[in-house]
Amino acid sequence: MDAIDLRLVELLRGNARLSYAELARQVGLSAPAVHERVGKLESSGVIRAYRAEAEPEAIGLGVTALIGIVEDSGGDTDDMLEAFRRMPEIESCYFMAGVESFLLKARVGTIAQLEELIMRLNRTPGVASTRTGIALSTKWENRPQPLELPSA
Amino acid sequence: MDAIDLRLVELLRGNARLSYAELARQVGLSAPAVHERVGKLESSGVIRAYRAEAEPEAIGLGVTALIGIVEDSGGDTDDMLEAFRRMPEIESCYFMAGVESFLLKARVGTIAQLEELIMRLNRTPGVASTRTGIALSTKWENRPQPLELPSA
DNA sequence: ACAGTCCGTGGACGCCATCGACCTGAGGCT
DNA sequence: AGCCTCAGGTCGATGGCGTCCACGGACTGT
Repeated sequence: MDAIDLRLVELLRGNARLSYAELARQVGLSAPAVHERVGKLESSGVIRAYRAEAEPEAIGLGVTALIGIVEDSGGDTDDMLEAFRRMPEIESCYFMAGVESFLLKARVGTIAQLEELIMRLNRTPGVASTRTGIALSTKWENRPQPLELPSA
Repeated sequence: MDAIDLRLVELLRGNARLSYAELARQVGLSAPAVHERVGKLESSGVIRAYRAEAEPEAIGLGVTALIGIVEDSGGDTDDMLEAFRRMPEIESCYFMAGVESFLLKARVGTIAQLEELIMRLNRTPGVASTRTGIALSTKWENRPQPLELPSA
């Protein structure tokens, strides 16, 4: 993981569809060299996935909610995680410090679907209570930030 | 935006580096037809970007925080947004219903950098108070969910 | 000095992206 | 009905790209 690797990650975070030839031009190496570096970044887990980002409203996911979960004193955290994982609406799941053990970001099509999701969450073993905040609008999301070497 | 477009978006949300040839095989069209459809999805804004997703720890962004912002009664929301936009650590910004007008997701390298960011936020005009939650771990993030036509 | 290893380059070859020409079906107009 | 037009597809050609391979230079440890 040197400066060139970091630059490659930065470029691909900005545009995952850049060709190896273009990446090679940007970092001053040959295409095969870049190909090998990116392959290693993928198999070592530094690069986890390449995803297209879609306008949520356009694909029927116009309702965004952030849901804090308070855990039962006797709850099994792993079981809860497994239950959350089986709910496809939950796009992100953070394990938090504080009273609320989890913070979930969910996207659904309608408020009715959100209501149904919250009821399912409240019924999930280990969940003591939920607190839901609705996002009126998403100003931006997953904006990539400039990267620098930890040493710098 | 028909069923084939939706399928293309779904495929690209799963893997943004799929070739047009591969997409064409998956949806049963020719590569040029897929090329044109994807181009239209991009220029109409349905597909906003293609991003590589990297392991945050590996790129020096090991600290994740979710920050709620309470707005001053006299605050200018647009000015605040502009100020947040200039802080690269803020990866996502939601305008929320509730007491806290904004919810921000920030990623930094160290707790010291987080402290510095929170101080900058508290100094920002329009910000009455902040409430920061630290993510101890990110279980998953931006998991794409299966899509279906709104009518269905 | 030597061999081994790592990491790069250059060349070759087949697949892919992309352009242009043509085809087909649906809808509206005369 | 017959025709025009347009949207959206297929097909074929071509140039660039991805990817494999053999080779070479710099560092390291012995």
